[in-house]
Amino acid sequence: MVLPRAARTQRRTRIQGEKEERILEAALEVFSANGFRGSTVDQIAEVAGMSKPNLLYYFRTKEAMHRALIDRVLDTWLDPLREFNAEGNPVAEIRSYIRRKLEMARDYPRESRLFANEVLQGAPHIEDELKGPLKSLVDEKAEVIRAWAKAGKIAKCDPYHLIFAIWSTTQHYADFDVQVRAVLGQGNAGDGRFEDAARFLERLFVDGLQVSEQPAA
Amino acid sequence: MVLPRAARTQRRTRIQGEKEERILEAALEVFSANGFRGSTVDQIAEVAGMSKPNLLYYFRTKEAMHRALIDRVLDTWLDPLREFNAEGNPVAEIRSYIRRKLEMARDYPRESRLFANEVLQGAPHIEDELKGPLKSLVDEKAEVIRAWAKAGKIAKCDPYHLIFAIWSTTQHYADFDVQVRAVLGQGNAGDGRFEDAARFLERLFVDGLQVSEQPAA
DNA sequence: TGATAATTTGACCGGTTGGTAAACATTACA
DNA sequence: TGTAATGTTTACCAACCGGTCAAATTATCA
Repeated sequence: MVLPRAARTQRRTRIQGEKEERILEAALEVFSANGFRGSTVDQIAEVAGMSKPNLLYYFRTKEAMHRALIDRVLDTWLDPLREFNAEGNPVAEIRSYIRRKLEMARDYPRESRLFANEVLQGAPHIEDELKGPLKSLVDEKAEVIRAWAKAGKIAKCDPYHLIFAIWSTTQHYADFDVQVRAVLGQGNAGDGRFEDAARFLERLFVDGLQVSEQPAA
Repeated sequence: MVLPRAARTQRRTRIQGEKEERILEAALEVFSANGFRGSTVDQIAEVAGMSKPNLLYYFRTKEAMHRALIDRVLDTWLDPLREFNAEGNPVAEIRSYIRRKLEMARDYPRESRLFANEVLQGAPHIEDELKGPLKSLVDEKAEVIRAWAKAGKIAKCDPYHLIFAIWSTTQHYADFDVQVRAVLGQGNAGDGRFEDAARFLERLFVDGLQVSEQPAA
């Protein structure tokens, strides 16, 4: 009998695991490049190297694929923020958070674009995730930053806007990659660009632009 | 005889001006919310309050509408950067550039999202604009910033990454509005949020986060 | 091995999409 | 006012879309 995936209670087959993996990988490729409405099931099937009905045997709808993809990716996407450590040295923590986020933008640009596409179009599929787990985590870390500021360890500032600023500056390199490349010219390959950006952002967030008496250590 | 818009050589009718205006306004509404592929001509026609064939009488294809919209909007979008003045006080210039960009994000979020959608999906329709007028303008202003840094008026930094940082932090409030609202909670209305963001960003770009001996003036 | 369950496929369906054809209505202007 | 150009609408089409179905194929394991 044909039992679609969602209704199965038995333990999962070897083939199931492999195919679902391939499908989600293909879905990430396609969704991140075209957004949800701009992607077609046929495209995903082609990238996954299987027929459309076969794909729909594992995920009954396009939405189900998208949902599964979001669920799987959101956790890892928030990892850098989770590592944010209240006990550490504040400036060093912020610096390494920036670097981790920048590494994610470099190593997982598709994941970044997947979320960017979704949020940009009003987050119709992930509203709950934004208001739930995301907000909770940000609230928690914002409290840490607020405490640092209160203790005079960093400048007084709105912690939420600080987090937004780190998100936007780092993810910019993944989400707006085409624009960055167009402006910088083709010459700048990946790794030099990455180091330039990292150096600039760490400096910006720590010292700002004003000329300071104490030059960078 | 029916002469489609592109082939017309006569001067434009009163009706032409009015209708094309309404269409581009509607197209901005729809394209900015759904992206190019996610938008339908019927949607745009409905928002514009006219029938689809009537709309297609003024713009023969969906692409033509999109192209016309981009052309019209790009210029105004780059205005804040054009105002960037080499003669002014560097820190004050950067500060007011940030504020102007933030005002644009507040007052013209649809324009911001239109570009964000386009760039995010690889800028298939505006590659030339990015590599041409956009790059030229950025190159010019980057040179100004570089001169400021060389003269010791601001900290030494990569001017391109500085511009990217200003773009990303400010446009974030338009492009990722849903996320910002989800994280900050519904309470924060538009104007308070705007002032908070402006205050934070001006402070960040000027002084950074490190505690400084001289508190903000 | 054989039978049962899991997987894969080609053909297909109804709805939507961008766009067209041609008849009809309105405007501009001599 | 007449008429030619401009503007608008109804009906329509072919391509594409997400998804179904039943038949065919393959894997599993008693």
